[in-house]
Amino acid sequence: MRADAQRNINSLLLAAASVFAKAGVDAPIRDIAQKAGVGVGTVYRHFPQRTDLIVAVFRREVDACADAASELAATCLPCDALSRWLMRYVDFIAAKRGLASALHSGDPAFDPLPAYFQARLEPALRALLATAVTAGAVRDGVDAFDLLQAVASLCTPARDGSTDHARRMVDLLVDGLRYGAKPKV
Amino acid sequence: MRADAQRNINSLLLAAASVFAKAGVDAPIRDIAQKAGVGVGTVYRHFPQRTDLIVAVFRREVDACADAASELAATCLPCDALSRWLMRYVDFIAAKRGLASALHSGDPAFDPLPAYFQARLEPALRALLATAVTAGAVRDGVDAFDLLQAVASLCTPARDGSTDHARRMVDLLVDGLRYGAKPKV
DNA sequence: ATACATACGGAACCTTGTTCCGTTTCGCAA
DNA sequence: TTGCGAAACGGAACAAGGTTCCGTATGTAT
Repeated sequence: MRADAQRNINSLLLAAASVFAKAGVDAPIRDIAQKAGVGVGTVYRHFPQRTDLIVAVFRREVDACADAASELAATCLPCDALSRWLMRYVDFIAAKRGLASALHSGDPAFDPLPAYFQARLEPALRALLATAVTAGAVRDGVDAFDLLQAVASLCTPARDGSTDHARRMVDLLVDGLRYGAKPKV
Repeated sequence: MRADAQRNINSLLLAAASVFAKAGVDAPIRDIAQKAGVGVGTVYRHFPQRTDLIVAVFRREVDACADAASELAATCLPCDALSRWLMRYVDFIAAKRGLASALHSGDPAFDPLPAYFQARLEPALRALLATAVTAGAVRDGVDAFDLLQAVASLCTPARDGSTDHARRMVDLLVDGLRYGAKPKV
């Protein structure tokens, strides 16, 4: 692949993420192309359909969120890493409200996304949980996927952009995890 | 209101219902106008926004479903009326799958619909239930709204148009209602 | 240095919602 | 019955956004 193509794909994903965040996933392609400093033809060369671009942005952000897990695991105490990552996940969910409605729009282009979502995020969280459990910081027996669903549910009440409520609830959840922990002797 | 206007509104609602059923609620206005034998200008005279037409169609169909309750009550035995109406309701829900996604599209034009839905259908079902209860055909203590929700949930698995599964489940539900009945002595 | 495949840009096209306005029709009153 | 004004009609024209096309520019391999 030519270097300029690679560069443009990257600019497009960056620009699209920013425009989607500001104007929702219904934002005009032309706006995104302009923000990326690129012609619409280039957009369609790399993303034949509008939905392809949306899906690509989504996947990239899921990746970023999943990757944050290993970074946090490498730099924080187990329980800190877990709680920080969940906050990161809260931000991710909150930012993707517009995308959630796209998911339920019935367009089959979005069908594979939930599976990708789970495939990337569940192992990430599972690893954080496992580390925290072996460190004796949180209890055992909590399913990673359940936790992801629960946090996502906690985020839904916040119609506006505020994640304060969700963050408080997630804090509570993490305290709950700590509750039954078996501290290392 | 002029007679021709009344006629056209009616044709439009009929045409829209038919087109929506065949092509979904995203069908072009022009198609509907043509099917109604009317110009687009006329559509916009009566329904200033596309969503207004969708909402009107929806309300009319909710009305039809609700009205069916009193008709059935007048012509059937209490328990028959109840079970037939629930089947009618299954058909209604199944036909409105496209509309369901419109409801969750975030467009505020659809916000008042769920309330209308409940306002028309819950009393209708409540009356059927009450009659069946006093006739000793079904048990007491079942909430009409709960039942509406339950039946709607039972319809969701059927992605395709088939309502067979939902109908079987609703039959089961009605049998459940009969189970604890106190037959008149 | 050259050639050519690849990628780029953006004008043009198509579809679809919406507006506008000249024309037609209805319903009432003389 | 006829005439008139308001109401309604039809559809061309506009706006906006997705998608296509193709002449031009650019990277890369020889």
